[in-house]
Amino acid sequence: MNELTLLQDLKARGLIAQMTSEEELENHLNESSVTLYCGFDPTADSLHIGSLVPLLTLKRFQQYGHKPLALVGGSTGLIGDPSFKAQERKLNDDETVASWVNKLKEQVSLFIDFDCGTHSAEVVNNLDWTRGLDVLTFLRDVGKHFSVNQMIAKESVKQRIDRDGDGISFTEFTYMILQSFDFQQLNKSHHCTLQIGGSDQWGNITGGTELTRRMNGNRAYGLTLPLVTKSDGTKFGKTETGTIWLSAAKTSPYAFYQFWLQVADADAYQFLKYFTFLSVVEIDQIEADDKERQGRPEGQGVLAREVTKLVHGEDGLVAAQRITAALFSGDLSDLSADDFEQLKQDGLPSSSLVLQGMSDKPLTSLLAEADMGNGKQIKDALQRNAVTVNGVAKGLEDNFKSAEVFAESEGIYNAYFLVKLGKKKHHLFYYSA
RNA sequence: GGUGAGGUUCCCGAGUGGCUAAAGGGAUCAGACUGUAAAUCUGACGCGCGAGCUUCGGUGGUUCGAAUCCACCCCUCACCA
Repeated sequence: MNELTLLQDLKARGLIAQMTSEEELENHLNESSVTLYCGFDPTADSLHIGSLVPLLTLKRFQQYGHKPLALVGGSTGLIGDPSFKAQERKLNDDETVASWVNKLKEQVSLFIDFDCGTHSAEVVNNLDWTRGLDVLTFLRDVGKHFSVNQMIAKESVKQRIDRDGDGISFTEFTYMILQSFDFQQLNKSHHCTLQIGGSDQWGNITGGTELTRRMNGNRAYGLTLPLVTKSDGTKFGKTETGTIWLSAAKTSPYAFYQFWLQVADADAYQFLKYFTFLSVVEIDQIEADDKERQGRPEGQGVLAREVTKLVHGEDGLVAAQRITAALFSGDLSDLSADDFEQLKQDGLPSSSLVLQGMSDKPLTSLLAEADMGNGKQIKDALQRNAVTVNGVAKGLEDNFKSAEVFAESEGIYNAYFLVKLGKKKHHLFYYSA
C-alpha cells in the first residue's frame, strides 16, 4: 500500500465516485495531515453494512496519517435527509434519536483509532452546535448564503420536487443547509477541510464546501464513495429477513458471516476491495486463482473472514466459523454437549422445548414459533422433505407427531435437536437441564 | 380557502356489486440442478395442520351480498388563490 498514494489506492478499489478538484485534493492530502469528517445519521439503534464503506474509508485515511472525525447526527437525525429518497420520512422523537446517537458513537468507535497521537480520531455530535442556535440567527447568518434556485436544481431533491404524488417538506428541504453548516463549523473548530460520504451526499457536501468558503474564507474539499450495488440489481445489505446490522445484538456474527459467504461470484472481488484492507494486488490474485480453479471459489470465504473479523473481532469470527462448520459439515456426531451449549452462546438461533402441550402442537406451529418461517412455508418444506431433525428428514405425516419427534430420548445427549429447514436455515431446540 | 387526482395484500399495480383472498410483475421462501453461487425450471406466497378466520385509509349506511354504491371523516399530492 505504500507505493500508492491514498487517492490512487481508493481509485484502484473503485471507492471514488466524485471529488472536488482532484489535483488540488491530491496535493492537499500529500502536503500535510488533513482533518476530514463523515456523518452518520441516527436512523436506527445500529449502523448497518451500508455504513461500513464510509467507516472503513475513514480508517483508510487514518492509515495514511489523516485525522478522521466521525460525526453523529444528533440534530440532522431529527430532520431526515431527503437526498434521493422517494418519500418524506417520519420524524423520530428526540429521546429516541438521543439514545441512538449514543449507540452509534460506540459502534463508530470500533473502527477508527482514538489513540495514535495527532491523527487520533474524534467523535462529534452536530447537536452540540445546533442546539443553541435560534431561528433568526440561523436564517440571517447561514440561510442567506443559500440560493433556493440552486437548491431546487440539485439532483438529490429534484425527483421529490418533480414528482407527482410525493413532495418535500420545508423541513427536509432545509437538511442540506444544516449539513453544510456542520462542515463550516468543523472547519472552524477542527480545521476540517474534507468531507466524505456516499454518492447520494454529493449535493450536501458541495453545499458545505461553498458555505465554508463564504463564511470562513477557507478552501474545503469533498469526496464521495460509490453506492454499493449488486450485480443482480437488488438492494445491497438487505435480505427479506432483514437488514444486516453491525450490532451483534441485531445480527449475530454467525448470520453476518453467512451473509458475506453467500455473496454472488460476480460481486465477491469488488466487495473485497470495498470492505477489506487487503491490497488490490492480493485481491486480484485471489480472483485470478478462482478463475483457474474448478468449483467453489475462495473469494467469498476470504471476504466473510475478513469482514467478520473487522466488525466482530477474532472471537466473533471463530464463533461464526464454529457454527458454520458444525451445521454445514452435516456431521453432528463429534459435537460434545458443551459444543451445543457453545453454539447457543455463539448466536445459533435456538429455543427451549417444553414438554407440556407438545403433543397437540403440530410441527408447523412449533417451528413457526421459533421463527423458522410461517406455517405455510414450513408445511411446504415438510411436503418436500426439506425439514430434518438431527439429520433425519421429516415429512408432512410427522406434522402431528411433535411429541415423538422431540421425545427426550431422541435428542442428542437427550437434550438437543438440530432442526434444518431447507439448506440454510438452522435452529437448535433443546431441553434445559 | 378553491379545484382536481389519489390512498388495494411486502413493493409496483389490476380490479367499479356476487365467479375476488383479490389479475399481472417484482421481492421472498422451498425443491430440482449446483459450489451454502449464477442462470433455468417447479411449487408456495393474508393467518391457520384443519374446519375456518381476518383484509382493500377510517367510521357508519344501502344491499341477500361491497374493495367495488352512499355519507361523513382522516391522510397524500398537483394546480389555482
